[in-house]
Amino acid sequence: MDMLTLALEPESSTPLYEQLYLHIRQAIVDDTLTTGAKLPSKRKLSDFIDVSQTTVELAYAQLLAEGYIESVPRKGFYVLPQEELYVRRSDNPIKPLPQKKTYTFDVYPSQIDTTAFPFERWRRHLKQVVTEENRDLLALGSVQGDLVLRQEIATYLYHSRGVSCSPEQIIVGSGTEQLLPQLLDLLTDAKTFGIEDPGYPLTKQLFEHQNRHYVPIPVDESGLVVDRLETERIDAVYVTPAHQFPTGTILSVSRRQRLLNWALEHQTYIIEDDYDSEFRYSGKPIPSLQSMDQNERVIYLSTFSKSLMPSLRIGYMVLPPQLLNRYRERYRHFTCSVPRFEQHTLAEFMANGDFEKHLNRMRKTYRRKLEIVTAAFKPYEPTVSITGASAGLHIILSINVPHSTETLQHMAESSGIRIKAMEDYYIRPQHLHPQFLFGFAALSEAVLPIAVARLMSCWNVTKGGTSTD
Amino acid sequence: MDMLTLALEPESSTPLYEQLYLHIRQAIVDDTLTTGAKLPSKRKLSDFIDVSQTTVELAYAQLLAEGYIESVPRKGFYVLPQEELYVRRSDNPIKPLPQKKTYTFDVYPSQIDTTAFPFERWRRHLKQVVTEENRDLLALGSVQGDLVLRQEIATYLYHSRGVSCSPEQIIVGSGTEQLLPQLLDLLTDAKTFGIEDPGYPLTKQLFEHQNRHYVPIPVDESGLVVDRLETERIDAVYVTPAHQFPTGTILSVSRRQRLLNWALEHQTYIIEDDYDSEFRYSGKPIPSLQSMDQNERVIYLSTFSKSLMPSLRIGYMVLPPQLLNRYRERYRHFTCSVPRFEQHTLAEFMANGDFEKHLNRMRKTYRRKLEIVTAAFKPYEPTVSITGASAGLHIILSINVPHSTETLQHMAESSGIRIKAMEDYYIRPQHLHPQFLFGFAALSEAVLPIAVARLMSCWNVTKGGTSTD
DNA sequence: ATGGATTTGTCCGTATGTATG
DNA sequence: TCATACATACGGACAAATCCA
Repeated sequence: MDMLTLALEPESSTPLYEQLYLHIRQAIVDDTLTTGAKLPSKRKLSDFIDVSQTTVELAYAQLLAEGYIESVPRKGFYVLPQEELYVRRSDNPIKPLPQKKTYTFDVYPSQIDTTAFPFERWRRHLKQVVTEENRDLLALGSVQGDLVLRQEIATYLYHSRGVSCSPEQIIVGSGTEQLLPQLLDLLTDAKTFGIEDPGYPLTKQLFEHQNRHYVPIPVDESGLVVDRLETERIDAVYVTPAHQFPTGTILSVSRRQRLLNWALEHQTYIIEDDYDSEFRYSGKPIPSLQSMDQNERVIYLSTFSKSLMPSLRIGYMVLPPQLLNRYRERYRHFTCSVPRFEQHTLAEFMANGDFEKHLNRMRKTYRRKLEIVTAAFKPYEPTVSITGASAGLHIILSINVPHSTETLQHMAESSGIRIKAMEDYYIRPQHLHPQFLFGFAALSEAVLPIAVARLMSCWNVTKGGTSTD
Repeated sequence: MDMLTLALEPESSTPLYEQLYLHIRQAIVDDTLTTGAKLPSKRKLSDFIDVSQTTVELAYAQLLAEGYIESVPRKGFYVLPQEELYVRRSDNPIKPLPQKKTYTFDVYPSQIDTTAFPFERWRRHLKQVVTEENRDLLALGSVQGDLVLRQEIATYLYHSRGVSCSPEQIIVGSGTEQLLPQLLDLLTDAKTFGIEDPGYPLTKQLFEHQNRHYVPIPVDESGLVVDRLETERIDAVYVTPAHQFPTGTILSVSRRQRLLNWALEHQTYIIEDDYDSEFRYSGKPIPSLQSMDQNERVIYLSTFSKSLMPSLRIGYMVLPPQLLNRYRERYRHFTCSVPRFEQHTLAEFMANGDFEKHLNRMRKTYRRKLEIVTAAFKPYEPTVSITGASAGLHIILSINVPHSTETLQHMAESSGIRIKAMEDYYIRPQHLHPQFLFGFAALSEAVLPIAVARLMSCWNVTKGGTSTD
């Protein structure tokens, strides 16, 4: 080892031992110090370069830990064989993300009204939860989610959705995206799933990601066409009975009865996604399918994305006993993916009645917005007609003009309106007259009529109900 | 319709229209009102039972919405066909969960010291994040996690782990459990994965849950036996180079070089799980494998479970460009599973230097605990010998007594000590002398010597290094 | 066959008690 | 405390369907 090249800088901010370590490492990598070479003894080296023995010791220890040298006790340190590191320039460029257009009016569904969120109350509960006394919450909690939250969810479900279950049947997770794959994993016997067509696009994608076979089942004005389950030899089915997405239809009672009987007969399961049942504006809420089931065939699934905020990432599912047992066997060593601080904050929020209050307030808000929107579209009837206006956060516009859906969408886009066509939700392409989803949740009461007017004018729809071209 | 039976209670807390709805519904379900039967007109019924037209109207509207009746405009309401609901008593009992034993001393690894968590600072950042001005945070953010957090992680990784990456290469998620399956999904070409044996049990389970084929690769004192990757025809490999779990070995430099060359040659990927690299108590931190790689072959994976708290559920991975492009294609329409409030709180926590401070404090704490533990075990040498004491939150005890691992574990359990045996981490069963993991993070400095003494006495190990039986 | 009376669902304005802020 | 808004309930106006002289 050419110790003459070892010029250490005592004034440098990098410690001496590290400088020494780096020097020797470089020499080894360079092959200046070859395999089997003996390093100078601590004493010799420390004398020679005028540093303490400890400095050398630390440097050698680091080289030893990282595997550059080996130590033969009472003999010395020896350089270990090195491998040449090959480099092949393979510059894979990162493809830039598509530029996000900015729109003047965004009426996509899935958005919510964020202006009324009770930050003050949420902060208060957070503050109460994130304290020294709750330091247990730093450790891992139950796989299914913490009991306090599951209890709150159970009583909420019972009172507002007629779902009767014990807290131990509830699994808390980061939304449908995380829960549905887990659930599919439990439904091992089901080879072919039925899903609604049109339906929520993510559902389809989750089935594909899990490599599970699915068949699109049509939806009509009474909801899912249940008879198809028999003809298509479906093993298990995914439905949104209370408010079908995106059509907004309610699964009729006779369909429900047939569906439940079908599940009983085939001893299989119905996945009920109750994603936005909180918001119904006329009459009592539509009962959940789970509440009509006496045979433990329904898995109830929902989230807080619409009722609180999409970014909270808290959802839950209610498993029938048989599936629960299977879940516990299979996921025993897993962890609930929702932060415990969030879980307890939400539990407090619900226990205090804040959740109920917030739901009532939001129902009011959305009802008013819905009224504004329907009133704003009224003058354009019958060129434009509205359906699905009794629940949810969007309505369906049926447009009677001599343009294709695609053309209308482009016209809207170039007028700064982001709007989703009904066609896009179909798995099997359909030829229908143009329909669009108009999500009214995110826009303010003042903006909504302007957005409607802009949409109508860009489509050349005039009041009185005739198109000008 | 036998309207005589319609006795409504005006004083009841359930509104009149709901009572009426329930009555009629019952009659339909009972088959008292059969399919096709015409309901009395609004006026007639309201006259007869002496309620307003609106009351009847509301009741009919609800029945209509739920699909019990249909409306023929200007003609009347007619009962729709009903299906009999079959019930088959299938009482699947919920299996009770195994009672959790309570232990006086819990020295499982995976626990952390919770006494020093800076609740005050965390609360402050939370309070700053959860405000009306940040109401955008209620809506969904980027799939990969919010940019502010990814930027903080990128600079942290660069300074503390030598990992060089841009924020856009980072994917934030709810820990390894959620990220690894996503990653496996991207590594479609890899048919056979190599994983460390012994290793983290969850890794194995995640591969099994994803139905991916894996081969256990042995670990020796230099870490993963890289040569086996060739002989076992491995396509991609999962490693913990900086501090192998559970053995605590460091992947030696020559092994790293060979590993990187192997990946380059086969154009495949190395998954580097850097799960607890923050805690190293002698010398500089062990460099990350990613920092040595110049060929975009390493996926860096880590979490905040050890450094902050396990219940936070925030982890991240750094994808090489090619995989990032694939990820963006495939997960475009998905959502980051970490709540945005948490993401921004953590980002603030890091930006303020609080994270760095906390890490330094915890390193000091754990180092002191480690010293206490090694000192406490010292008198029992050589019956008990310690390895892996330069990093991490646990050490390895090698026990030289004439008892089996199983016996020793039972002895510990009946003395109120929860301890994990090394054997349990092996995929391929091994016959070795008894080894145990002693996690020292959760116990206090005062309790640690007591726990050690209790463990030694229950195993009949006496000071001076001989076993009494 | 026909026209007017009747019945029907639909739509709307309003009163009252209660919950909300 | 008080004003507001909403659920519930009431009764009537309207137009379409039906019925019958």
